[in-house]
Amino acid sequence: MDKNLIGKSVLVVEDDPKIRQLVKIYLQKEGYEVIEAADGLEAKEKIEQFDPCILLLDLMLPKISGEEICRWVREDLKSMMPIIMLTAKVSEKERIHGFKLGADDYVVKPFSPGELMVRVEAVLRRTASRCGKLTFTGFTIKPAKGEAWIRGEQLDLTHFEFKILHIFMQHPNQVLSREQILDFLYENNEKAVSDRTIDVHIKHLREKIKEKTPKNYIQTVRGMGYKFVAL
Amino acid sequence: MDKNLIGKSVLVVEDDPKIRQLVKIYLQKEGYEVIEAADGLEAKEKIEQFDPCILLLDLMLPKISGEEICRWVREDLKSMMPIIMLTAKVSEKERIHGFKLGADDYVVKPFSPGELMVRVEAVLRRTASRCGKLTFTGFTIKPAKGEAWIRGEQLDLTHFEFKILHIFMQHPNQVLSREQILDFLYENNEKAVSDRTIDVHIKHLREKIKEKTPKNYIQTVRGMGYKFVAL
DNA sequence: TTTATTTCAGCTTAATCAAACATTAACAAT
DNA sequence: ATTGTTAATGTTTGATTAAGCTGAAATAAA
Repeated sequence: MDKNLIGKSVLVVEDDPKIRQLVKIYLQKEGYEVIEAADGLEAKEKIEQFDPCILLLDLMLPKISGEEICRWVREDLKSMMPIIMLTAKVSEKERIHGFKLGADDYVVKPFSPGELMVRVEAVLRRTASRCGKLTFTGFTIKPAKGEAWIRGEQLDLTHFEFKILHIFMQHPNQVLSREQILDFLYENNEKAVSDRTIDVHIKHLREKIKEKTPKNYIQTVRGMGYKFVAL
Repeated sequence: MDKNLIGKSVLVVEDDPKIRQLVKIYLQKEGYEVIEAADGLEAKEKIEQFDPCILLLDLMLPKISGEEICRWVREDLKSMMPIIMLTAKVSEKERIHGFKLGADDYVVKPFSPGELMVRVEAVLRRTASRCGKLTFTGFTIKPAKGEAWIRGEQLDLTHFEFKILHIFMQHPNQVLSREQILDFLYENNEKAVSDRTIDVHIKHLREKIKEKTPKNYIQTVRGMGYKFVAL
């Protein structure tokens, strides 16, 4: 995966440029980063390239069908990425078939953009936990994979640096004491390590972040600890 | 059957030598072993002789038609071999007729070689279970038979090396901890084996892969485990 | 036997830690 | 205001520790 998107991203896979454009505008208004694909082949490329948070997938596509894309995401990528299918088909049978393929929701064309937005929000809420992705102010981390990005650029972190970023992302805009951070690093308290060690880890993490962006996301709160903030 | 083909093999049945050549080059670039047939009669011979993994079948052929070949494969050979039909015909009726004959997919001429490759990959993946095969970035394994190939070249693996490759192929692009790998090697946890043992198995597996290709598909992720990646 | 698996010990590299010193922030005394 | 004091934090450094690799020997399995 060469790039990781910041915040909430949607890949819209739809061959009709009018519908694509309409959906795009509405999504952007809601603060989503929108990627587009006009056919199945392009969709696969974009998914591999960007790994979006959610997929809006037309079923009738040139080159590779929506069904095949869905199957590919689930079985080959082994991804739990939320998928909402867009389709003209309405029969119950078709719908069940879609869910069997692993879709999370179904929107029947023609749909109102408002309805689509509601469903997107709903699906994201429902699937937030299983996505394995955490995002905040341009940072994205995948705890399971031990990968972290800032505004699409991958951060090369050590195990501890990653864990510190992880606990920060779990508690953004909140002061974390050195003790809290230590407890998170050594889950079961096996080791007695000096508070000051955290300072050094924080320094390293700050340096690696500063390589990618000049902003300082890790604020120190004198006498209390550190706070990870939105900028 | 006089010859047993390694890895992924394709029989291209097409009377136009230009198209045949083009398709051949693209397939070989992807690591397929390509066999060619210029007419229906030759096609039957080659199928009997080589039993390829997949058939790319032009419908308009000299001597014996593509339809007849398809019927013959399914009804007389009783083979489930994947078949992709290549044709200039476009009508829905024709397409349905093709699927009725037992084709797995349809590519309409003129096609882009890229699209054809995608469809070949897709069909092979879709039919993998019925063929008992798993493929990823040039690797192919047959879990039932314990055989593995990289880009057509057979890998001579021990039982454990094979199992490790197997779990990697099931979870590509994902970090697997030593513990996860051990759990897979000793399914029911009968044995307590040192983590370091995994290192050694990985080393051997890497060596055997490196004999065939210089690329390093098994990345170590310090503090986490190993990751099998596409390159 | 031969072959596969496992452990072990030495080695290399990278990560972690703590101590020493430098800097800053808060604030009291001037 | 300016200065001094102190405690907290930042930074640098080098030692220590841990992770992973490797070759070889020991053990188990075929």
